[in-house]
Amino acid sequence: MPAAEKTSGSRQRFLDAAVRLFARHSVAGTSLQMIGDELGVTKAAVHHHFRSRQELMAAVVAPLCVQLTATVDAAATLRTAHARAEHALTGFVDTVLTHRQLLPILNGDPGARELLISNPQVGDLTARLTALLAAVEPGPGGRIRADIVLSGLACAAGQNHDLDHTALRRHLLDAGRRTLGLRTPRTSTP
Amino acid sequence: MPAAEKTSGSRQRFLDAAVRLFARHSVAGTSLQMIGDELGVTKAAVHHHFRSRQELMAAVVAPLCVQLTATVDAAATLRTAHARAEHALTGFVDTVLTHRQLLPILNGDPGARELLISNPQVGDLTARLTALLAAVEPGPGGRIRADIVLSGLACAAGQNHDLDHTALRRHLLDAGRRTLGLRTPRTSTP
Amino acid sequence: MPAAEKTSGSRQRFLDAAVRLFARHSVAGTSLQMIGDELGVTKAAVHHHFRSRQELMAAVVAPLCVQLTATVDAAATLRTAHARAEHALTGFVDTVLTHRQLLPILNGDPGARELLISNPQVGDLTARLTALLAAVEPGPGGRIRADIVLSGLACAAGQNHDLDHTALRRHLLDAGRRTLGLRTPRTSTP
Amino acid sequence: MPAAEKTSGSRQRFLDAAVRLFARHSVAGTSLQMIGDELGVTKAAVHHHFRSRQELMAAVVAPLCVQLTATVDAAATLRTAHARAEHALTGFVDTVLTHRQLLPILNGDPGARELLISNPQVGDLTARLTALLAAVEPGPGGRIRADIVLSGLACAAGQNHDLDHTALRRHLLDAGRRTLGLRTPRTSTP
DNA sequence: ACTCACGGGACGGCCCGTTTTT
DNA sequence: AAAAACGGGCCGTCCCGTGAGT
Repeated sequence: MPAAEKTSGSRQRFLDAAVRLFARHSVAGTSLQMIGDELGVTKAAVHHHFRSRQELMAAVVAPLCVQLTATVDAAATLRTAHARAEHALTGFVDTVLTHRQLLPILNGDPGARELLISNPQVGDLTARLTALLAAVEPGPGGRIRADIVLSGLACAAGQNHDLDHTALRRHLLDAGRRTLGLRTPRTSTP
Repeated sequence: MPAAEKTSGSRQRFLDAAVRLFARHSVAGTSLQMIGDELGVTKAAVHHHFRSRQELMAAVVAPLCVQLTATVDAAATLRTAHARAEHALTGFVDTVLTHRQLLPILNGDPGARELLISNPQVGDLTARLTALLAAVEPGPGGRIRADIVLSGLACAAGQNHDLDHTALRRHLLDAGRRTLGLRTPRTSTP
Repeated sequence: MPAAEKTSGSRQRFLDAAVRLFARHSVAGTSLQMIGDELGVTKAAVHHHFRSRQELMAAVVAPLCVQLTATVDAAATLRTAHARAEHALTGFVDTVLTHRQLLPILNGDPGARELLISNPQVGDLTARLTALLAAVEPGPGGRIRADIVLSGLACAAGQNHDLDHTALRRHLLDAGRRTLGLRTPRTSTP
Repeated sequence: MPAAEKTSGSRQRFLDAAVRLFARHSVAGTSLQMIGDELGVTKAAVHHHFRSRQELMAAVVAPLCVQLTATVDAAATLRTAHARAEHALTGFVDTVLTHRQLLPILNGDPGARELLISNPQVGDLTARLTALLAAVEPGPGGRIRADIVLSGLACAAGQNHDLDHTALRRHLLDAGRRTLGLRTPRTSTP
């Protein structure tokens, strides 16, 4: 109800609409006009909130970057390679689930990468994440498995909208651990 | 071979250039002009070989569809679910390696899907392929693992250009089998 | 002086910023947004002071027109053509120096003329001024010299920002008189 | 009648139309749409001949630059400052007359300068030209007279469309020499 | 087999002006 | 006095496709 919420809420409506349309038509296939139409305003209104397409893209991926950076940073502090990979995998799965529609799009879209060149964090982030997962098994095999897990989990989460959150989370974690060769950690109850 | 090959060779140069540019700028981000520039001709020359953008897209994905359809059809004739999945996985990996740059693009690009609606085979094909792999383990878990394997292998192949063919093939097959829970098949000679 | 001056002072800041930007980007190349940015306010603030672009333009040129009209009117009352030209030249040089940045812009900018069609004085004013100077020598030669002097003095004043006021004034008057063929008038004291 | 003439003629039609409209509405006030309308084609046709606005501007000023550069280079080889200024003045007047509509526009339009930043020749050229004329009389006075002559002649030529070429040329040269303090050179016949 | 010239249309960016709110 | 949000519209750029020409 304070002023900040209304302003911020307005911005957020544009971002949500953008993500919805990115998922349907890809990044390069979504125009500012379409985003405006989705909300019943003109593209001039979009331009008022985000002065350029790049600025909008940056705002779209910002929360995702924050969450993923936190995960990678936290994982990097752990002691064993196994623990680091386990933490990175769990954090990545949670990030994927939080931004279920966004990540599969950004994953394989070179057009999106071009719009994010001003944000070098992004490329760096995936590199660090891949390195954490690849360290489970040295050599090219580990690297390939890490690539498979990251891309595969992101895409699979985007394609299975029908499953509920907790089940999907368990299946993704399970598959990720198995592909990487991580032992399932013991739960509290034997 | 005399006249037909020359014509076909010219066509193929356009198709190769298109795939290269798709990998760099995504499908929606690649214009016919760019394809012409890549080959040092005008975009009118592109139109001379492919009457429309859709026709070019269809020509680009045609060989991939042929190979994949053959694989799925052959797999469907086998008797056990395990054998069908094994054959489908092997065939898919070989297809991925043959079209190393193309598949990761088509995999996650909704814009590309829109251009291929005239080819309903494509959507059908992935559905059949997914079903074959998912049958290894009934339930949502199997389905998710199949999605992960298909998307993950396609993307991982596109990102690892440095490895040689045979090593990459072995790693991809290995990871795919492990994720799906397929035992490594024995080679013919003990 | 109390309320009126404060309002007028605010208005003047906008007018000064406008002139600065006109000199840098021409009239047609200056937007209200740019004027707002120059002062650290939004373009809505500009609209608050000037209801439309034309109104701003009119306010910009108003003092210049007043000064120039007074000069031409005063010159027209003198008896000899020589005295009329001398007075007009002196007055023009002083006007140019007072609005050193503005006049070179308005001089050669057809886009500015379009925005001032609502002020028919302007076109009339230059015509009367030209006629006064051209009368020094009848025929097309006098007319051409008058054109050269008016345009040349305005532009030269805009390009020589480094010279101090009095020196610049003397040089401009000197060159103007020489071009027109006016003898240097005697100062009041022999 | 050869192929080159038709192609070149087409380009030239666009350039001529551009100059006409620049003279009427200034550079910044002329859109590619207006140029297209002037010739009965769409702005896409303009874009076909000049891929960007800058490219069009460069093509517009190219012949003017060539002629003026030749003049300045030739003048720089002469021995006395007086001869250099005389040659530069004559060459400038001829250039002005050849491009009677274009020069007054470029002279005072900062918007045009912005579009020509890729062509650093232009700024350099005017500097060299001014220096040649200013050398007639050392000190700030000579510099100011040079500025007046260059700007004044350019603008005056643009405003006197009714006079015939030879008469206008004589008047401009006469006024230029008088302003600069150059003696009229003797003609061949006493 | 390919080029040239062009139409129709879309998109990103921006501008001018209005309304509403503070 | 100024900001916020927005509509309507133009501009430069680009794209797809056509048709005449060579």
